[in-house]
Amino acid sequence: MAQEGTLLSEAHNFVPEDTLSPSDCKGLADVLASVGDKWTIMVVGALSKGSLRYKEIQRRITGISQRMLTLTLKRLECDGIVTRTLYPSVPPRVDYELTELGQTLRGALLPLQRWAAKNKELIANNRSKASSLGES
Amino acid sequence: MAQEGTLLSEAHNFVPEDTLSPSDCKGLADVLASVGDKWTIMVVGALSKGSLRYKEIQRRITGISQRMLTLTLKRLECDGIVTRTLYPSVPPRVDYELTELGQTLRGALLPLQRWAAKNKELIANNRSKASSLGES
DNA sequence: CGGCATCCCGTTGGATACTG
DNA sequence: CAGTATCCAACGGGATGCCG
Repeated sequence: MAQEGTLLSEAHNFVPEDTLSPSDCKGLADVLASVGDKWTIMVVGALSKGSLRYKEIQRRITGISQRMLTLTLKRLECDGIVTRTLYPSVPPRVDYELTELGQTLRGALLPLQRWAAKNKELIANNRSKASSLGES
Repeated sequence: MAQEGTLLSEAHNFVPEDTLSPSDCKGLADVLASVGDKWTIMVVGALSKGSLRYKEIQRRITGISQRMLTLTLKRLECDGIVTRTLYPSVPPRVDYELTELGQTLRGALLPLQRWAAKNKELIANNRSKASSLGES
């Protein structure tokens, strides 16, 4: 939670996303390609309430394969967005939790998730209407 | 710009992104997979200042191929996020512009873009440190 | 200029099986 | 339980060429 306040008054505020200089936008694209990944977003969302075990995350996200869950978690851990805690018991237990950075990411993701939830039906509707125009 | 105010006080506020019920999160995943696409984000960002011609968008985004630009624009048009205006002159001229829905999407994308811009170096640093741990 | 069609290859990602 | 490894199908996405 930092530098809010000028959130939607874009006219007088010079921000990088308004310039989109080639080199900058490529750097953004890289981060957004990993962080904007759908599984990433869902995992961060799932962990927003607190730490969870591997199996528990998988149960909440429903559609995810263990492959993608593992890959996603490893990348998030590598990026410093989640922490991995192994309890060397038997059977083993592993907890995942958002770091401080992860918490800020979750905050940045919230508006987008809200937007998606609010407009997904509208978009689905737009899609079907648009596709039905070109059918003979 | 609607229903802000309870932005980060999640404890008492029941919002869909905190429940992540299977069916809901799948719907979100679908929208996020298309809207969270890196080219989509860059195109929406490029159009945030106003309408642009096809070639002009391509020039601003630098790395994009005409294939991906065309596909992205068609999907955005299909989703009702951009409008396509053809001027039947010779040579032809086509302008793209954000719809109202597109404007709200851009607003929802801003925090994420800010976050990415602010933390991309930190993440790149985390990555290189993490990867150097497992090299013999 | 704007855009669609085709080829073609690298990557993504699911299914399955095996390990500590 | 929490992964790792392999196989393989589907998709993404660049390069090229053609059309209105």
